[in-house]
Formats: sequence, structure tokens, C-alpha cells
Amino acid sequence: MTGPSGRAAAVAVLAEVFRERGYEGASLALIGARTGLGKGSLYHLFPGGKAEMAAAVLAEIREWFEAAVFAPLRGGDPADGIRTMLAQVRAYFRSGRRMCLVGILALTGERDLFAGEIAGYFSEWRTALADALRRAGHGREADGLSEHCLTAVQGALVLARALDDPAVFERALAAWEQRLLPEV
Amino acid sequence: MTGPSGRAAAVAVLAEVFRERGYEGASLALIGARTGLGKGSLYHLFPGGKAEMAAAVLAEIREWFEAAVFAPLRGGDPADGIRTMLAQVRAYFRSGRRMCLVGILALTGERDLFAGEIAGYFSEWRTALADALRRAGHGREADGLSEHCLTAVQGALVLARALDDPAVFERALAAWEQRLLPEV
DNA sequence: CCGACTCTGTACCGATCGGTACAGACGATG
DNA sequence: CATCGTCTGTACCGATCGGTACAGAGTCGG
Repeated sequence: MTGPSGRAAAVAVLAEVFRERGYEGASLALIGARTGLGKGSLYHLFPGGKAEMAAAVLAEIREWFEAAVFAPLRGGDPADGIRTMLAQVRAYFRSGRRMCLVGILALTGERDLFAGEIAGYFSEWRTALADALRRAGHGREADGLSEHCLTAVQGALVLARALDDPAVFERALAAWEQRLLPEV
Repeated sequence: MTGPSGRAAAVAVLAEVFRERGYEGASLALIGARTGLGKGSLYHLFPGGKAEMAAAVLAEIREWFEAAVFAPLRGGDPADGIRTMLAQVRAYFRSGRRMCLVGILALTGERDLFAGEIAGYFSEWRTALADALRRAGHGREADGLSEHCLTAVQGALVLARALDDPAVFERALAAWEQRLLPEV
């Protein structure tokens, strides 16, 4: 019964491959090599082929963020939720060394294939953060702040990779920690 | 003597194709169809093939930004330079409907091929903006502000496309106009 | 009118693409 | 041991990939 666990392990590897090479750049040959799975196994786990692999990765990402980031933002102390978000995001993106697959898929032509998942991911994040900010005392600023914080995270990932300097990402997160949680 | 003008026209089309499909997604067949040029002409204009096409596009982008954005930031009135930058960026990215090719190339595996050009583009922009901000009165904030402004622009482009909502880009630019030019 | 040179359409190359077919290995159940 | 469903390696498919070769069309100065 290696079914679900095997698939989960494959999804984790797939996520890294898609992150590093993009959707088109992740060939089945490369995927096979990295996962250690032949085409037979691959198409047994993901009968829909490459598109289903990417969809599975997106679903897993969404579940992870839902549990680790969005839920803490929506429930409990809002300041704690924001602190949790910042810490989880810093860890998830490996301080700027790991890219955001959702952002990558949004940029290239495959956006149309996964438009719903991509938009849902960001829009859920944005509204969850806005909710926490509203409860934390930011009044009508909450919506704008939330949106700008997400753009800052995405942009910091792009710039960190473009300049090959993870410190860009760290500085962006530090600045937003001060901006979202002004109380000392 | 259609040489240089023909090449310039081809580069303009190439830029759009790469923006829409990414480097790997822009096949020679598609490039041929969009430019109206056969492989013979294509390889006559760009003997280095696809890599040289992308390099030519990157060079043209760099020249455009150098003249339209970086130079105004470095010389003349700093506030005017910043206003010019915001207006040119808004126009260039078509209010969020057009993507940043440099950012796209930075994310996928082709980054290594063009690492120097990509890093140069952002680093030139960052230092030019920081210079203007310093001269405009922002003291030691200038470096941080400049970097965060660039991340905001890149992130806003990603989010605008992910949510299929150019207003995200407009809101980000408006917010940064207020932040960089507080004087009314 | 002649080469010489620039340009371009077409045929073609080997490699690789994503995807399919299928035989057999494997483990559980009887 | 027989059987059945799950899993997997391998051979193969047509299509497309980026790139090359080359013949011929157009365009010059001489």
C-alpha cells in the first residue's frame, strides 16, 4: 500500500522540479530522474499526465498555506496570526532561496490552465490577511496593506533571485514585520 | 537596406512573444509566425539562435529603461525623475497588463544564461532610484526605499496577472507615488 | 551583363517532447 | 499454489523541438 504515501512523496519532488524549471521546463524525463519513478509509475499516480501533476502540486501548496498561514490569520489573536504568517513564509521560501510556484505559473502561458487555482491562492491569502489586519486595529488601511504586503513578498522573491541575493527577501520581510506589527 | 530596421522590428515582436510565453514556451515556429519571418531570415538576423534573440531583447529593454527611466533619475531634479519613472513604468507595463520579461527570465531555469543582464538591470535601477531619493531628501532611508519600490513593482505585476486584475498594479503605483513624493 | 553579396523559403537533421501500450513483477487473498 | 489487482520498466508513437544546409530570389557596384 505505497499508494498515498508514494504519491505524496512524488508531489513533494514535483513541486521542487516545477519551481526550478517552470512548467514547460520540467520535462517528463527530468521528472522521472528526480522522482526515481518511471513513466509507468508516473502515469499510474497521475493519469492526467503533466497537467495533473502540476494540479496536485498546486492543491498541496494550497492545503499547506491554508493550515499554516491562512487559518492562523483568520482565527485567534490577529497579531499572533501575522507573526505566524511572517515566520512560516520566511521558512517556506527558505529565506528567499526558494521560489513561489504559484507566482511562476501565473507569469507564463500556463496561467490559463490553472487560472482558478492561482487566483484563489492569492485572493484567499489577501482576504485572510486583511481580516487579521482589521482585527488588529488597522482600519480602512487593512485592505490596501494586505494587498501591498503580498505584492512585496512576491516581488522580493523575484528580486532576490534576479540579484542572486537572498538578503533582499529578508529585508522585505523585516520591513513588513515593522509595518504590520508596529507595537513593540 | 532593411537590415537594422528589420532587426529592430523583429526584436520588438520577439519581446512580446517572450513576455507572453516565456523563453521555453516561445518556439521558433511561433516566433516565425508572429514575426512573419522564416527560419532563414531569423537565423540570418540572429545567428546565435534563440539565445541571441533573447539577448537582443534584453539589450533593447536595458537601453530603453536607461534612457527613459534611469537617466532621469540620475540627472536633473530628483522629484521630476521619480515622477518620470512612475509615469514611464505605468505606460511601459500597460497599467499591469504587460509583464516584465526580465522578471520572467529571472524565475525559470534560463536565469543562468542571462544572469548578468538580469542582475544588471535591477541593480542599475535600484541604485539610480536610491540616488534620486537621497537627493530628494530621504536620508538613510533611500537605499531601503529604493529596493522596496522595485520589489513592489515586480510583485504588483505578478499579482495583477495572477488575479487577472490590472487594478492591483495601479494601486501599487499610486501608493508608491505617495510614499516617494510626500510633498503635495 | 556580370559576378558578389544580402536575404529568405524549404527541406531536412537528430533529439526530445508528452503520452500510450503492454508484458511482467509483485503482494495480498483465497 | 492459483488468481487477481496494483504497480512499474520498456518499447514505442507521432509531433514538435532548435538548428543546419542550401538553392534561389533580389539587389547592388562595376
